[in-house]
Amino acid sequence: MANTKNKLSASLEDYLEAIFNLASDSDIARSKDIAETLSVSKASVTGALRALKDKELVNYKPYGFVTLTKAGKTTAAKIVRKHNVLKSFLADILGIETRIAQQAACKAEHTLGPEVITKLLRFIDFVTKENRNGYNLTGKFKKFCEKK
Amino acid sequence: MANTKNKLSASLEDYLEAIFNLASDSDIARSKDIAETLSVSKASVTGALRALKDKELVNYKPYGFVTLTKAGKTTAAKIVRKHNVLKSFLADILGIETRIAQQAACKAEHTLGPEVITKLLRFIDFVTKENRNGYNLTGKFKKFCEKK
DNA sequence: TTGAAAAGTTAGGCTGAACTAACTATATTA
DNA sequence: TAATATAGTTAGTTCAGCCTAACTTTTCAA
Repeated sequence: MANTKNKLSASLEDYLEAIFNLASDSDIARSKDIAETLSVSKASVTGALRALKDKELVNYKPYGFVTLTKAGKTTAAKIVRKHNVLKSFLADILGIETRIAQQAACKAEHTLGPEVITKLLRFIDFVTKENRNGYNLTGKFKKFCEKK
Repeated sequence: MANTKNKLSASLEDYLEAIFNLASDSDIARSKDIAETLSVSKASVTGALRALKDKELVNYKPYGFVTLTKAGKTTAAKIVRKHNVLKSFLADILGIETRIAQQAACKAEHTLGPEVITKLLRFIDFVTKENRNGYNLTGKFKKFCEKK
């Protein structure tokens, strides 16, 4: 019963996401890299790892490697999915510059609930379908933005 | 030179927005009402008012009325505009239930920058125009969501 | 016009999230 | 393999935001 609470703070979500991304190739994440990714001190990372371990989302021992638990992977994947849906909407449909879309997704991903993300994903699918069916929505919107 | 910093925290933005809305009819906002609106203690409101006064966004004296300064009005109006654009997108285009759209807008309004809001507004205009021109995008999306 | 209720403030405490500085453990390489 | 560089931890601090409890000020009605 180590798990203190189920809801993650925006900050802890960021850590989890960073670990997920860092571990995507090597399977493990190093403290130092997490710190660099999030522009945070190593001491802050240690603190976050303890909190995440407490919630049973990471396997962590002082001076040891960090890996995600099963639950950690699931949670992280959800966050990453949110991020990608958002970014895709902002960049591909609204036509916002990649870098800005990326940044915006990073922040908003913590605030938007499942209803919004689901609908957004559905909307992306819809637009894709419309584009395929000859009604070039994205193109039209782009034109609309350019004039005036 | 009371202004300590220019960037507002999400929390202070919430206070400013609440004051703006409360003052929209009576021109003044009472501490108690701010507290109720934000579900926060009266003591927290006092703290926030001091911070906002420090940034020269509200006129505030202990035990006195609260009004927005010129700068406060401008800033608050921006926040409210963000909120409305977001809510309109979520509710009118994505078809998300009003209450949920409202809540989501409350949170996301603090994280999205001007580029996103501008584009979103443009997108709403675009969809409105398309709807008027006979291509019922919103309706089509609604249908698309229903089937499957 | 005064005294009780309502509104607001102050004091003090808690938590989360960050920091620095100093320490410890691990890894590397001469 | 020992010394040094790198990585990670611990201790202690700060700050924002919130809280409660106790106090002060203002308002209003008998």
